Amino acid sequence: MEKKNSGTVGVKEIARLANVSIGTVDRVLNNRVGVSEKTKAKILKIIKELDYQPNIFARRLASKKKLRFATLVPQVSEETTYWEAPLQGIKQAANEIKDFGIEVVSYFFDQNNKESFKTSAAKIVAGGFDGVLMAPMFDEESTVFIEECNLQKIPFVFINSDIPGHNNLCYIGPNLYQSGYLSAHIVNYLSPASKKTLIVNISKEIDLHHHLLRKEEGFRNYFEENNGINDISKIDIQQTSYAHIQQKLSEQLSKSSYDVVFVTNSRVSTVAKYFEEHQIKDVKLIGYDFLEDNILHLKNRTIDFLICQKPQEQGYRGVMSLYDHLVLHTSIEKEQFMPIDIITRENYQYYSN
Amino acid sequence: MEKKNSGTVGVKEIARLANVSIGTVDRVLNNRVGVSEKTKAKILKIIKELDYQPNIFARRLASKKKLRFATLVPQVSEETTYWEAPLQGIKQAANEIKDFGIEVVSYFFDQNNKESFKTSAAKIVAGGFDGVLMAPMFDEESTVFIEECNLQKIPFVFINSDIPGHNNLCYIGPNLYQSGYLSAHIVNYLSPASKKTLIVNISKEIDLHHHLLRKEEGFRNYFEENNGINDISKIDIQQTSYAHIQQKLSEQLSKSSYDVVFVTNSRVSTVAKYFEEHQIKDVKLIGYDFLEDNILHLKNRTIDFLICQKPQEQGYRGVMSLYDHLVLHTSIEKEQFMPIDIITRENYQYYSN
DNA sequence: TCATTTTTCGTGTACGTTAACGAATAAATT
DNA sequence: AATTTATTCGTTAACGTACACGAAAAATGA
Repeated sequence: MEKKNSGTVGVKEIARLANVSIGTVDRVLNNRVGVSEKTKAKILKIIKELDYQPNIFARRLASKKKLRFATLVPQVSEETTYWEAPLQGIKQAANEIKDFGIEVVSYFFDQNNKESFKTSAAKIVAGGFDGVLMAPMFDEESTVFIEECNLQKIPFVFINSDIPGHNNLCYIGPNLYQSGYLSAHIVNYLSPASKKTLIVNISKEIDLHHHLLRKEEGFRNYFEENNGINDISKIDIQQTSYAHIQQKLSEQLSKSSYDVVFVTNSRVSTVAKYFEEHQIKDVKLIGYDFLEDNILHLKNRTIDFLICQKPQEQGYRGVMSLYDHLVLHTSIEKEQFMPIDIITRENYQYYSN
Repeated sequence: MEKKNSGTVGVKEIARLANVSIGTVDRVLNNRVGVSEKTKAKILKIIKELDYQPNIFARRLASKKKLRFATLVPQVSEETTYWEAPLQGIKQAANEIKDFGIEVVSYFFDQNNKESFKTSAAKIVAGGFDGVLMAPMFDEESTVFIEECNLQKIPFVFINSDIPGHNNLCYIGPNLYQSGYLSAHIVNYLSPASKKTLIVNISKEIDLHHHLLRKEEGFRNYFEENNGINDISKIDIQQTSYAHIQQKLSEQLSKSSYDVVFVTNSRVSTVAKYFEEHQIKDVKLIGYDFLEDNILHLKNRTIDFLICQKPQEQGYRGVMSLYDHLVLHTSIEKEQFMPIDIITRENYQYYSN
């Protein structure tokens, strides 16, 4: 009843009701200086009563304000193509909001090189950006970067992995613990009778281990909570070359044999390759991410399950969160956990990242 | 190099280059009448050369044009809550585009009552809408409705099920054939040795059978193409009451026993209920859709697999397609097949519709 | 009290597009 | 040729907000 002219309330109407000019109304709307407390209160009251919603189109048209976002994620390497997907999500979001005067420029770093992270971070700091999206893979370097952002009052979001205890706008990515927990669940499903399981961590930089360790924790806790009688071993491989992985695996597998192998990241295809070359067929293999190499081994039946957590959407929602915060001023969910998708040879054809 | 003032090309610039006024440019942009072929060609050429992109904000601000979309989908009933999800997608989309001057109003019909479809369709026809989204469940009634839309030149999209051979803007939903094919694949996975399989169609209205039949076709073809030696039976149940379903199932199961039962729609929970009440435990059960009842039986281990095809996204993308077509004038993919998600007791907790 | 500074506010133009109105020109009719 | 009718085009005022500029009012200083 009361909203018959809904959407048509503008600064003009507010100004009329408050006996001031639209200029004054504009000042309190954008809380600029130069208006007395009394009239400011009066205008705010009217704005609230009318439930005034500014016309985003007129606003955008009249404003020549431009925002710039920076993104900092690992570059795609021949080691893993995982980061293609988040980058694509970033680009998609960038395309959707470019009409709104937002430019997003992408920076990269080498996962095996902390210096490259620092270099790119420095460029961003110097670039005068209004928002930052980052994959905070290196604890120390990320913290330094974050502090600089805080100093400059630049909001930043984390994707893919989290560093708790910082005032990031939000975290978008997997719930690592849950992810490991689910993996254990699947392992249990694959071989209900408690069998021998091997956890394989493959990563060069020790920092990334926080990431993997959290998964491992979830994995172990599942068995503790359910049937505590599973026999779990673990191996850390800190060189990503095939030769080295091969050697480490051979070493481990000569000591004992396993029913299930759980690789805590996307490097599972390397293990699959090893299995194939060594004619290992009766071991169930679980790993991470919808990558071409992994899918190949899924088809081969060498890999049994892949877990995937919408990497593209992580990138997309990451920059969108910055946009929502900076432009729309909407409140942002602090922790946005991705769904945990299970990919098998039954459904991989229909999966979309 | 050449695009240094990118984004700043407007009608004004075009008009200047063409030695005409902005009014004339506007006329060819909105292809209105009243401009000679010669100047029209000249202006179009310049527009193309400059790769002119109209400023959507200025456009929206200046235009008082409002569009109205109508949606026609089944109402949620106590029989099935499936259609809650598409409706939610519709509402989400409606909310996102309401600022762009688009109102979407929802109409409903009873899946067991063709008259209700006709009634709602008539209201839409009389409503003077600019676009229609519909779930064309009843062939004949839908065709009549469609013809009226064609007459009024109202674009319409199909979701959830298709009626081929009409000039619908697009179809958004499952690839039914593929969906059945995948189900067979899973069945094969559940019991690799060829075993006895029962297909169960449960639906009151015979029209809906086109929908189910296509799934069945995919299902059967899988076995023909792979190992043709599967023993497949089928039962059609045309009353949706539990009593009736119970009777039919008892009848069928007394004649023979089965290893796998494949229910071609979301009514699988009814079969699960029957299984539980009759202590049938060694039969694998596959069905459709992420509904509360179904999930319950998934947890119980009565249902083994559920197939789900993003019902919410169907609704969302359906109205978005109308928007893209009518407002943005982008070209629309004619057939938009949803991914085929497989839900098990391992991953249902993490599924998002 | 008068001059000066500061605070508070109104006016006007711009953003790029739409669309109504009417002017100019061309074509058709008498 | 004069008049009417169509066709083609230019001008202009919106749309609602941002922001620069300057005027008026108030506060401060002498």
